[in-house]
Amino acid sequence: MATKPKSRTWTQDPEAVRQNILDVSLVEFAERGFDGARVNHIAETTSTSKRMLYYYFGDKVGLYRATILFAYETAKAMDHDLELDKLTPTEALKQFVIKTFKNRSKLENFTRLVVGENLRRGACVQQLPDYQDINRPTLELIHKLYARGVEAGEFKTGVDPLALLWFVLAPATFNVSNQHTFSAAWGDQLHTETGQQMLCDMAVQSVLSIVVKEHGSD
Amino acid sequence: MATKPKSRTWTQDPEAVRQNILDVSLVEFAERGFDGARVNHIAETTSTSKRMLYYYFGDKVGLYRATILFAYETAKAMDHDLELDKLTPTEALKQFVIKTFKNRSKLENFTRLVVGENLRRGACVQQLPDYQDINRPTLELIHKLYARGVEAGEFKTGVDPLALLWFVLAPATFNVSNQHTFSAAWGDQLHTETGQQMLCDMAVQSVLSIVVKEHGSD
DNA sequence: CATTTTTTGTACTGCATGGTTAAATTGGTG
DNA sequence: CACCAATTTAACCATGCAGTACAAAAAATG
Repeated sequence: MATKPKSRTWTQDPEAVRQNILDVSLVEFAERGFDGARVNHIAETTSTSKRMLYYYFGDKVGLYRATILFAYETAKAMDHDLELDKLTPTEALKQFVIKTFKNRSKLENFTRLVVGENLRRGACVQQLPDYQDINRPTLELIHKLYARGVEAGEFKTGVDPLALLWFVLAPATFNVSNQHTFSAAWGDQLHTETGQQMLCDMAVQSVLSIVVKEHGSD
Repeated sequence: MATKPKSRTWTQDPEAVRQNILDVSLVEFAERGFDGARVNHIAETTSTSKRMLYYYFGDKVGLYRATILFAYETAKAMDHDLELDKLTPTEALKQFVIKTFKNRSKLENFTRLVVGENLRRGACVQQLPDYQDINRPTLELIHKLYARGVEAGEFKTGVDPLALLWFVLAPATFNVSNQHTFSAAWGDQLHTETGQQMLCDMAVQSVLSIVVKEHGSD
């Protein structure tokens, strides 16, 4: 509403300016995708000027790249905010599925950004040298969890942990990425509070059925 | 390669021209999304001229709308190309999961188009008056299948068929919509031939575990 | 206080894009 | 075959966009 006074005097705070730009960019790129996003619109929405976007990020692609990195950092931090070691493997996996499912929804902007990046065939992330590093902790989490489950005799042997992770991410992502066409086609019952609860429960069940021994007897 | 002669004389064939435009548009919109798609590029790729796109479809949005309808028609036809009534409910569901999983991959353009439309929050499909009609057969298919399974004593009662459909579509869609970031993050083992086979099998298992009685004992 | 870095502001550019104008050609109909 | 509506061509236009030029001033650095 209130456009900042834009006084002729200011305090220097490069980090805050950078962060402000990234916050705004995340919304814009998530909302409209790379091609739909407008540098002008981002600039107007920030508390700084267009000139500064280019000063800090070079060009639109550079800004997009930085935005993706920023989005991943926050998302991964949230996903791993769990103390799984204190739980039995089965319970830990269950909690991880629930957390992931809810986080994709809570971090809708992140999810949309990632899906949009896939539409670009990963053109950006493929060139990020530390993209694999960012994602490694997630892989380690699932590996460790699976190994623990096998050792405890709770999990089947011979399951690919990466595939397991895939089946955790699939429903969590689809829930956001396809909600609009799904609702438009068949109604939005599944995107009410109770509907989401049901889907989340079912997601847990479907993942556990893949890896937990004698599942179905509960 | 060979750009058409574009002679100063031509034969009239409106239907073929329309279809040619739609074929090209599907590729362009699927590849670059609505905002990334270029009307000029579509025009150059067709065997007709830019003026004709506007002649037949009005504007870019009109062309996009027609492309979505066209894509859905072909996709739904493929999805339902099964004779499920001849199979037991469990086997029928299994075949439906497999078919859907493979079709989303085979019809990559369709899948990308749908995901892209979701990024636009379904702006287009929400205004298509016959969008629900197009999707109704799929809902009926799953309803019928589920009812048959309950009646035959193979399926649990109290499962929401719409949620069941959701869990069929989720892995099939995610498999295409997120393949690039997933591969870039953790390797492309799951997108090899054997990897895809494994995911498809697991998708079947996860869906059956939701609805089939005493599943896990096989 | 000199130097460098950060910030502001405005106006500008070159190009690509969605969309249009106006005229020509075709093919069917009386 | 003359006419007219449907179809097609080629050149054109206005706008919006990413990115730049230029000028200058406040803040940090030392």
